Amino acid sequence: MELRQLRYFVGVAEELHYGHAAKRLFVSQPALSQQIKLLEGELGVELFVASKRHRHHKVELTEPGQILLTEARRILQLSEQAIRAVRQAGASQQVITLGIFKLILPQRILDMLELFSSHFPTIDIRLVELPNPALVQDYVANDQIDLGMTVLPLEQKGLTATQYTETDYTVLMNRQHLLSSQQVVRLDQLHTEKWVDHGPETGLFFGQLEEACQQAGFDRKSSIVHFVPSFDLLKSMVRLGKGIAFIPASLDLRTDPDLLSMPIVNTDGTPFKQVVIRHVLVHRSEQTKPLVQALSGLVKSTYPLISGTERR
Amino acid sequence: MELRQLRYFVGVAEELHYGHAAKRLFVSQPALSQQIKLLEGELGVELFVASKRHRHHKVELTEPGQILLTEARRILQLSEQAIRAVRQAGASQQVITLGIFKLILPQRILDMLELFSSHFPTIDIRLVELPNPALVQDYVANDQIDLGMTVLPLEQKGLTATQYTETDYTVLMNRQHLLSSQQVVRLDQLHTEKWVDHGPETGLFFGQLEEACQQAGFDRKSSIVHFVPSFDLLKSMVRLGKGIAFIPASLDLRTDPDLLSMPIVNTDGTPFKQVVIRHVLVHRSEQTKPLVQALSGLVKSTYPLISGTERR
DNA sequence: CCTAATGATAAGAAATTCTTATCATTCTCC
DNA sequence: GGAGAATGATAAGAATTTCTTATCATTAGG
Repeated sequence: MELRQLRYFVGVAEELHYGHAAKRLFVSQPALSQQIKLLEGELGVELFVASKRHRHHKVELTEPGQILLTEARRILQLSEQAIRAVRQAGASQQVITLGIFKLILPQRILDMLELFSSHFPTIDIRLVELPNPALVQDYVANDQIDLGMTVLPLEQKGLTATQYTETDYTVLMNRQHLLSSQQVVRLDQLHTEKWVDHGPETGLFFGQLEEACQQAGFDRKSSIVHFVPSFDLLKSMVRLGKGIAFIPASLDLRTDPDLLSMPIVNTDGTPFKQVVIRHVLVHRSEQTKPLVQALSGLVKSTYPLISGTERR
Repeated sequence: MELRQLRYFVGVAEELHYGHAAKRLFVSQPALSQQIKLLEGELGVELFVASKRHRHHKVELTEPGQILLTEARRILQLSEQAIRAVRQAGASQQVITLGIFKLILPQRILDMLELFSSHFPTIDIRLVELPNPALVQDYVANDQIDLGMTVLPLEQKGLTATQYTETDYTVLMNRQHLLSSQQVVRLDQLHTEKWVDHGPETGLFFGQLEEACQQAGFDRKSSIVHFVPSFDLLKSMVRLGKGIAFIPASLDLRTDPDLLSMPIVNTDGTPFKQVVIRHVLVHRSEQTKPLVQALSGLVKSTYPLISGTERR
């Protein structure tokens, strides 16, 4: 018997429906059927029976199944408590230094800190802001910081990155802009625009982005009228009509009546997906502090749908 | 976190020695190192540190480790209780029919029943004695009995056998016998003997056994003076000096002052291992009763060193 | 009856866990 | 001190387990 089997069992027992439980547990339906069968085999007992009472033949708990449900909940709850107790005992007074690429949106940073401290309540996290992704990786590789919040690609060896989200690029423009009435903008419609962007020193001056513009028939680099050091300044420049800008779709503009973030499509009408920002948490592959492993694993299991691990 | 990791952790924490714990848990030492490292990673905590105090650098529990030890014991104990409770709820009034090849030693049967009822206290086992291994398999295959206690090889399709022990053959002789002063007997020393054996109808008239005697230079079959229906009668015949017999080494002769069980060696002095009795529990491969699966799994996990599963 | 919904099954892929072999470190004993 | 034994860590490959996709059988409901 393993905790995984109990987690699956409780999932199915609460939904009384394999398909729904599978969705909730982020696994496929056969995985549940199999593990529950294994558990039934080990216990020598039927846990579920096809229900007669409901329509769309749901399943019902047998009597031993009901007993197991009570017990399994106790066990799982106890193991959660144990994890919390052990972490609390070990993580207190431990200091983790987290380096953050300065263009990461504050909301993302807050979410991450929230996640960390919800599982390790007594951990002490020291934040360092760094001007570009490469420097974050340098610092991590040289063990000057334990963890880095930055974006791919990895430029250093010996690093492990866990992706927790990715965002498309959109075009930021003034609501007065000629194109502002459109729902989406074709990349080639932007060939006469003036641009505002972060400086090349941020490392976000992606060759890929330039390449896409070249393919759409124009040279964006020569049309950049201002380099700015922050998103706030970027927004101000656009608001003043100095130009338009590429920004990640996740930048929150809800409170801004003057600005508009517009999805991009390619010349053939397909969504613009060539350049995607991959947000990762990086640490040295040979990191020995268990706490760092735990935080990285936490990120991985919290974002099971997009997350993945990459090494270099 | 999985129960396996907790079991391993408790094992190491109790031994404070990876090697000893590995032996106790029937796994290799690196398996423990790895799983404990994983657990430390997930919890973000060191569980063991190299001890300064003891000699031969044992390991010591850290403070979070001590907390986990308490919690892990609780969790494991609770899960054992849960298993027992569920089995009790499900197995009561369930009837399992167990067919037994009649030459299986009573002690083995008792051990098996003991094992079953220690894990499934309320199970109702009905015993059937059958005259030869083939019939046991027939009955199992035709679903006339749920489980069979018999010996390999499998002669029927659709059966699953779980081996729980194996025994060598020895030679049973009277203490007055000329060879009785020897520690072991070479097979070819027996070429002039008279033999007693079970009848061919038991299916134990192994071709292999005859073949081995042929290779040692004599034809045993023609020297058999009596066929008997039981081990008791076999012993009596030997006691009366009617001949000698092949018997499994596990036959208990401690209370018998007249008889002697002597290990066999080949002509070249190596132990006689060509013919081995493989004791198995068989059930239909498509058996749907979870209880049968559970009993079979129980046997497999109780005898982890020799047991294996074979299908046909 | 026919269709949609649902859990079971099969087969192959992916991930994990375990094993063997080897290493680095520490302690003991001389 | 230095040789050797003891011990846990590491690496690499094998074995096992678990998961996924595709498909099937069964049942309820129109």
